[in-house]
Amino acid sequence: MSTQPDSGPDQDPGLAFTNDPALEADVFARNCSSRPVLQAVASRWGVLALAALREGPYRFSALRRRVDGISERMLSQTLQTLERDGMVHREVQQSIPPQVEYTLTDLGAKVADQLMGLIEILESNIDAILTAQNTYHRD
Amino acid sequence: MSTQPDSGPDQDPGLAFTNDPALEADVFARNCSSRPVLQAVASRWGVLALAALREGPYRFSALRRRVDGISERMLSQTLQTLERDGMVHREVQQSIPPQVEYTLTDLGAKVADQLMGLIEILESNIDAILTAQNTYHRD
DNA sequence: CGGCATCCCTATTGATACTG
DNA sequence: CAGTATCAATAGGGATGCCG
Repeated sequence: MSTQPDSGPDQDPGLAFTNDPALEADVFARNCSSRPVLQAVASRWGVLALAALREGPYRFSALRRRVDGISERMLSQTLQTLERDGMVHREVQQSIPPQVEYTLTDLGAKVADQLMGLIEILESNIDAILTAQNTYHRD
Repeated sequence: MSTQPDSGPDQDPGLAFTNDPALEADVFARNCSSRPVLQAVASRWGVLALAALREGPYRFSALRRRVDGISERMLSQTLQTLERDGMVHREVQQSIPPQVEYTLTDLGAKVADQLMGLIEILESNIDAILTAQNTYHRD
């Protein structure tokens, strides 16, 4: 922690075009700009938050209740990221008590639709999946 | 709002809340069986591995080259999970040198299609997303 | 070639407490 | 209500070395 014998935390080994806007739009390339977004959107809580918001606008606490198991911190953090990436719109109503409403943007809605499709596939095949899990052993 | 664990079209009374044979297929419930699967499939490397395998069978090293930036360890681990969950089929050919080929199962193909749809949405909107990111500041 | 085992570091996450 | 701050636990992930 206190000593750094090496050359320091290089995020830039060799050469990298980290500052370029939308280099190639290929997720398979390690520094494609869409990778971080993909991760945010497909993250543990990102998926669920987007899927939930597909049902309509939600306020913070209600969303937290809907996405069972998420902590305040994670919901807050997830929503910030999704807002930053243009998936979610955040609307504050100056009232007492304060209200904040979250809605999907157009882009967010498209993404959420895909994610919902994914979820539905998994849910409707959950039996097969569980069977596969139990059957799994390396021969 | 009702979080109703009961009522509704019944399926199998008696096999209710045991340790987790596909209880309710609702991802929003914190211990739904599909959540871990969703996470595996939507994980950082899971998405990319599945998307890559959509292009056809891959051998370990080739897949590693395709999914740029993944380490041996992570690829190995990811593939094991995907195989366990019935998304990927692993075929060993006893030869010298040994060859192992990975292919998508039917289920894996469906999942991969959804993920590919997601990726395409993100890639084609990457400019808007990057703009959103730069425009983002807290007021 | 296609892995698994080990070490070790860092990012993510979850409780808890506190604020506007 | 809608968060933020802080801290501790854990999971993710890279580097290396070894084996069938």
